[in-house]
Amino acid sequence: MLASMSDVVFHPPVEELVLTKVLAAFAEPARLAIVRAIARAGEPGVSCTQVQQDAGIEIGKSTMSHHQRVLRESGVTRTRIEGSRRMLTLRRTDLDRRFPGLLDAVLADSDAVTGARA
Amino acid sequence: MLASMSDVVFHPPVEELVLTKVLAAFAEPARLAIVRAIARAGEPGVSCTQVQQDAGIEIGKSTMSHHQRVLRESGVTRTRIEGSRRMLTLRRTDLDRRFPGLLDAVLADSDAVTGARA
DNA sequence: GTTGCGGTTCGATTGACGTCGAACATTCCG
DNA sequence: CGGAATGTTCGACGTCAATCGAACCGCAAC
Repeated sequence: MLASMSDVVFHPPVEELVLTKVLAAFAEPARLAIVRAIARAGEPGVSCTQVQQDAGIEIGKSTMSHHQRVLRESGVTRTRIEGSRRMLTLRRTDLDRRFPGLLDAVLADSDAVTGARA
Repeated sequence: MLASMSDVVFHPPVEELVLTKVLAAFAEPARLAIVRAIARAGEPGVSCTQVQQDAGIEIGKSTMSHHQRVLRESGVTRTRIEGSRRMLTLRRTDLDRRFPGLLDAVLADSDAVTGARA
């Protein structure tokens, strides 16, 4: 069964994305910063540690791993395993198909561009 | 000081709305149902008990009161006191000015139109 | 007034969530 | 091979949030 190597980790199908779950994933400040960092990185994707650098947050790696799982299981991010590291990308098209405009609205917040206030 | 009777209860000014707070307010299923009910009701506004009816949720009134406070303090709803009851409305223009497209994206979820799944 | 309706406040409980450190598994590299 | 790098898993801990019932307050209506 060629379960398409990328499904070594669980990704919920588009139809099963739940709005409240996605919103909850975005609602956590650390996670929102992570999402923005992944968004800035764009298409090839970024590794967890790289994201942590870019997001400018100081948390243990176990916490980081936890947030990644929440983001992935809520359908916000996709995790592609590449060697020893996980490449993270946003599920832009999926999110936009399921909840049109939501991701853009969240990413567009002007306060966060400079990494400003809480 | 004519503190404009409507400020007997606290409403955060537009500039102070925080994205994560608003998202957290939306992320709670019961609260999301409440928001939808208020949205459907439209402009004159609806009372708490009426909203509870429309939203089709079964919770104690203390819990309802709690949710209303979260929604109000996050800047999602406005509470106008009218006699013995609170008239609830969405702060549409404020939300749209601060987080363009967010409210629409949240309200547009097709799953909830019929009051469907969790 | 006194009764009833609409909501808030309080205190307590319960479960979920964010955080950490330590241990582990894989992969890369010298 | 052996060690460093990258993440995950596993408790454990503390905090926050949702929920409830009971008491309370204001207004309305009789």
